[in-house]
Amino acid sequence: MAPPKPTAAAMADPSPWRSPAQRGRDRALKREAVLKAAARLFNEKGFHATSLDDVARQLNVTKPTLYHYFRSKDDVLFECCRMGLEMIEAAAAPLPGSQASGLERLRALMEQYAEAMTMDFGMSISRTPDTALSPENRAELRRLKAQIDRALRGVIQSGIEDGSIAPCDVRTAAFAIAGALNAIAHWYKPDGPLAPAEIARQTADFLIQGLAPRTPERRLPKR
Amino acid sequence: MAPPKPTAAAMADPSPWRSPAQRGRDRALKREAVLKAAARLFNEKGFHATSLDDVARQLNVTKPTLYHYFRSKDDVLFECCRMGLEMIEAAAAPLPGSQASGLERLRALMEQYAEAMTMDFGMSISRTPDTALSPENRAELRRLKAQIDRALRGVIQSGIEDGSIAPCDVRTAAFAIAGALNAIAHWYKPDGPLAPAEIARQTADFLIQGLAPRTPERRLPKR
DNA sequence: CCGCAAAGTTACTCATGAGTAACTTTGCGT
DNA sequence: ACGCAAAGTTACTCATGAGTAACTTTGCGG
Repeated sequence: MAPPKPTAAAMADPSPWRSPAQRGRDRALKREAVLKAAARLFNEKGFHATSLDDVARQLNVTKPTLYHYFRSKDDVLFECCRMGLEMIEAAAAPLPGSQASGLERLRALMEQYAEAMTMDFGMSISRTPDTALSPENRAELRRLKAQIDRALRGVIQSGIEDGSIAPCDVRTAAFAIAGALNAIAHWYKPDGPLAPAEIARQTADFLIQGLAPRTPERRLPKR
Repeated sequence: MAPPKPTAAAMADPSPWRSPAQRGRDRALKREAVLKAAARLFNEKGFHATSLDDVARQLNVTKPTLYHYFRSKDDVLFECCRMGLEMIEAAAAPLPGSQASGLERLRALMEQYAEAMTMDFGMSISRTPDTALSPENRAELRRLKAQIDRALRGVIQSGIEDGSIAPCDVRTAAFAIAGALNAIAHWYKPDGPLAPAEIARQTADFLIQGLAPRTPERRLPKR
């Protein structure tokens, strides 16, 4: 530990010169900062009510600067949504070596999905009408959403097959679940009473449990 | 039947002169035609991507004509949403003399809500971002939505009290239900395989039944 | 018949905001 | 030192579409 020999360019003093690698990283960081600021504003005021001047002002730069990082306003929104969808996509990926039941996997998926909807990029998925995007970007986003839908249906299906989920119309179930989860983006407030994790758990509970009471004794499987 | 005496102004021949009453009715009809055309276009292409010229063209008139019926584009959207919300509001009103259980009332409410979401005005509620509206209209719409939310929670609560609904977090349940139902407006296609009534039934079924299997025997209460 | 009021038209104004042109600054590689 | 390329700036263009002004048409009421 604490080697007197500063190995290569690894140790970052407050050195005023950035390495080429760091330089590229700076750019990526700025790009992401733009996305984050944009997502926040889009979610708060709506995509159409937010100008790129607004976004730029937030970052203490001017509008044309943003065009160093993105081709169009459209693209900015698209990337925001893509980030959000990738989070969910990741949650939907079946972790390989697990022997969890379909229901257990679905619960995990739903909770991660729900938490994503409380974050800037996740929100932008459900709060911005896809009609705001160019046809190409819209199509690409559709593809990503369809992929998530397929994964969701797959998990439900496997749960039905292993008996951990009650037989039901998979298509309808997937739509209802996604709808309930997407809605979180519309009512969640960071300063509300419930933390994201709690919202996620409660919503997943509700979707699993349903409205109808269980048979008189044993209503909530307490374990 | 077929009285030789044409009682008062009741019998409408193809008379070329409209009564003052009919005249007013014409106006109301035209107003509604505007709303309907607008809602359809807003839902299809999005509010911001639809100009009032588009709406006018659809009706074989010119844009300024629309201003005989509405104060602003904003107002048109607002009225569309209000119509939709009123349909749901009506579904949420507790019909007086019924002794239905909370769950039964909730099922009826959900099914009517769901069907509303397959219609033009209903769709516009969930497909147009409220950020498109003026602050006043936005506030008014919020009020109406809050009213529906209260009614929904009330029905859930009473179901819990009469034992027809499993105890659960009412707030979360209401959000999840509304979310699942609102989502219908995003995926329903009139030429799809499922009729609105079927969608409504299946979605309500799912929300009532939940994902978890019932106790081994008796999973679907077959009656 | 006259005239008014409602319903429509054509032909604009006018604000907004996305996107661009052209210039400046900064920092690094040679 | 030189120069280039990336990052930013100021100062525009330019399309779009909401809303309006001012005129025409139509149909009914006195």
